[in-house]
Amino acid sequence: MPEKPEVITVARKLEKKIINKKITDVKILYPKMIDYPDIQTFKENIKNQVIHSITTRGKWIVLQLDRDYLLFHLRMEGKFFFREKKDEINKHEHVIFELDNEEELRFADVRKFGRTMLIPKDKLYTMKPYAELGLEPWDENLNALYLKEKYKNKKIPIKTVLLDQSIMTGIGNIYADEILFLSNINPLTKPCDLTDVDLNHIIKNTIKVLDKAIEEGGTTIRSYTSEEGVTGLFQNNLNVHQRENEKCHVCGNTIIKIRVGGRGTYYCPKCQKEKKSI
DNA sequence: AGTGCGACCCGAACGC
DNA sequence: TGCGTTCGGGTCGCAC
Repeated sequence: MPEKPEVITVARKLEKKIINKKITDVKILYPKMIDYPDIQTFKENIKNQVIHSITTRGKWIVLQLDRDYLLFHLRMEGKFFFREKKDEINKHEHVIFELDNEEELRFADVRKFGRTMLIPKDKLYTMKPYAELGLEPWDENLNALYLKEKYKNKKIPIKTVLLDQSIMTGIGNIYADEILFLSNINPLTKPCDLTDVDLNHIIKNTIKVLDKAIEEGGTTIRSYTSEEGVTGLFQNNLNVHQRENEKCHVCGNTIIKIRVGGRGTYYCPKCQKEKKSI
């Protein structure tokens, strides 16, 4: 499930193959994957632009082209494949970028949830998604004061708020559970009830979990181990996620699973006690 | 504005 | 074995 570590891992892999390549044409087999602009404009504008750099912002992969930025969101199962132009197109390959060599970059997604957009450079920061993204976890402006301000009126569970990309970007369902475990915070805690110590723990552990996951090349759960799909190793470091009824690595208690904001949520009821209401 | 939830997808896992 | 049902994942849009 691509969260920030998986997105970074994919971007690093792509970088080696696409820098300075020209996109000569694009085939769009599933038009809904194009979020912006309309299909025709997307096709016309992308033609003959060279890829200069690749980076990430939140869970987005951002390619800098001559005139535009090309953005990709992998959602749950978006993947990239490099194929020879003559190779048969797989049924899950939905947007195909022809390059100025024998290869094509194919954007594939079994679930068809992945998205791509082509945004003029001068519009990047004023339109979605950039305009609404919160701070990267490593941003020096991300501190307890920032979170305190964002959380002060929040009464929904902290687990849900960690997934809110407009506050802090890059965290998904897996790492949210892990961050809360390391911080000894119950996933149902109201953000407005968190202490400064809690907030600092959240920041510290977010960086800790994401850095470790990046180092491990992401997490592979429910993997469809397609050859170029990212198969990371962080699953071996998971403390709570997907460990229902297993023993807590710290206290030996049984990990339980509940639903929070419609999401499967795993935690240790002993290590992550609910705050007593005052 | 904040919140809650269905919709978008479809393969895998589950239940019978 | 085969079939039908449920689940999950990130984000958006709509209703309250």
